[in-house]
Amino acid sequence: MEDAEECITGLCLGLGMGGHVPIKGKQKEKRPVACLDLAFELCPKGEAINLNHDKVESTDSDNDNSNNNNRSRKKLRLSKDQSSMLENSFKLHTTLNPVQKQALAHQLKLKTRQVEVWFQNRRARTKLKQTEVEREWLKKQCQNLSDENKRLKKELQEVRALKVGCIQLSKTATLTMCSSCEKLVKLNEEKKNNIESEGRN
DNA sequence: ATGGTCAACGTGCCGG
DNA sequence: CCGGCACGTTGACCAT
Repeated sequence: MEDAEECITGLCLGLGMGGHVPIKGKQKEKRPVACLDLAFELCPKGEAINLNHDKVESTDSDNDNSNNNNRSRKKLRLSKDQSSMLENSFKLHTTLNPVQKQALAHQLKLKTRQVEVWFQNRRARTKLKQTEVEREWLKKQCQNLSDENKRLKKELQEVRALKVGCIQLSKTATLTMCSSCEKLVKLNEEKKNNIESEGRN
């Protein structure tokens, strides 16, 4: 348990959902968890300002005041620098060991829990994006196969039609391949006989 | 008003 | 048993 969390433990009671995590191995028994957002205030534009930079630890009286003034929790917005550093570190490792986590948290003036949560959420976002990409790829593959299937069916139909035509033609004439245009040509009996005799000579 | 984003949380599962 | 993670959810904030 980190110091900052320890000192504000119990202050989230009555702040809506969250604020409790199960004690390991004891599902029924709950312990209050530090409400991390208590270190944030609203800027004039309504944007949450991270006060952790100069106030990591907070006192009970501080939090009492926060509790009274702000019933609802404030949403932490990570600064651009914090986000980009987290992103960079995620590019290197999608999971962090406790030492790395702590070091990064210290570097970013965040709590290890916040870094941990950020990485969990980041992994979830990556996975979501990946499945979306895979879905699109499969959709495309499916469309390609469908198109190919259509094309092959059409080709098959043409071949069958051609075959029927050939059978009908062969009753009266012989088909052969024209050497110049590479198309099937119809030979009458007389010509056929001529070619055959030339072949023998 | 409403939908999207995202930090934070609850819970269950798994490996050590 | 415990820590860490995935997954689903909540709620604050923001853009439209």
